Amino acid sequence: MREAAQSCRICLRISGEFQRKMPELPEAETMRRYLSRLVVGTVIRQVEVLRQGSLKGQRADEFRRLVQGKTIGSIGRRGKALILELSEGMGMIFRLGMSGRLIYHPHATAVQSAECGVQSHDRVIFCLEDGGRLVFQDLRGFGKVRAMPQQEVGDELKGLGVEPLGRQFTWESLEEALRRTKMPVKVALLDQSRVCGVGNIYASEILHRCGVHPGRRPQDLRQEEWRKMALAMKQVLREAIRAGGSSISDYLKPDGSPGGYQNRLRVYGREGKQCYRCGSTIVRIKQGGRSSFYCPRCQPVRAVTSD
DNA sequence: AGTGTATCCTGCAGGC
DNA sequence: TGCCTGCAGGATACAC
Repeated sequence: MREAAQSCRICLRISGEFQRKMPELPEAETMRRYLSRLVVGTVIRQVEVLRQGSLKGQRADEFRRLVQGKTIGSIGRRGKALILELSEGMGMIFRLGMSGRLIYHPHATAVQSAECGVQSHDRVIFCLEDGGRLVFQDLRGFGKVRAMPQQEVGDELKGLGVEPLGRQFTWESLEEALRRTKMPVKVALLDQSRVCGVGNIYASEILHRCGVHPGRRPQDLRQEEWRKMALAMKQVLREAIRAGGSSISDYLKPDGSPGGYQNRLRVYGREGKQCYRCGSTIVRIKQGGRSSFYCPRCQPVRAVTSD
């Protein structure tokens, strides 16, 4: 199996580099841009559901009936969710979970991947009119897809909070979304009904960039800190999109150098290592069952007062 | 209502 | 070498 996988560079790259990337907003946005160039305007000829559990509250035959024969229109994103607009007023929402992703195999590589056996995590396969395949892969099986009329898409996503890269996003909207809760700010950032798209990795990165300790209570944050946090959020997510984009184009052109934001993380996964900014040792704590990483000097427990 | 916790799943790392 | 255990995480169901 392993030898066979090595015979296919593209598949190896998929199974290695991308497998471990948690899909948060930047990864979903990268997939959106990548797929928009490849599958928009193509008809879904056939749908193969390989894992019933990857459909959200829908039987395979119903899902197929709603999707087959439809043309893929625009591809949108809300938080970490990808939204495929289909013809005849239909739509599909992909929730990527921890390991979900959408891969497009043009005709030639579809044959290659069948040979080298990386299909074990394929959950739903969309066979397209152009001979290619759009594959919903999901190693851990937490991802879900659901098909529905477009007018129901809004309802399905209405629980999501403010979009960090949206036009309405300001430091005031961030404060408004978070300030009422008594949860630590890091835990609140993961709550998709307050701010959507930020996951465990970028939450730590954002807080490090703005110098806010993950255990701080939102109600104690000062205006200056909300401003910095909103700015940090936009910067970190945009930089990650740029990095993710480079690694996707790398995937399309296997000769290119590897990219990806995982190489630029400043605190996440760096417990015991030195902070790049001040040299202090990065600390890991548990919050709400999740790991949080921070620098005790750059992110003090109390705000540094300037009065 | 708001908050905290267990659960799903799979691959991998570490211990023995 | 190989087995076992614990861990990682997003969303959700459920308990308090």
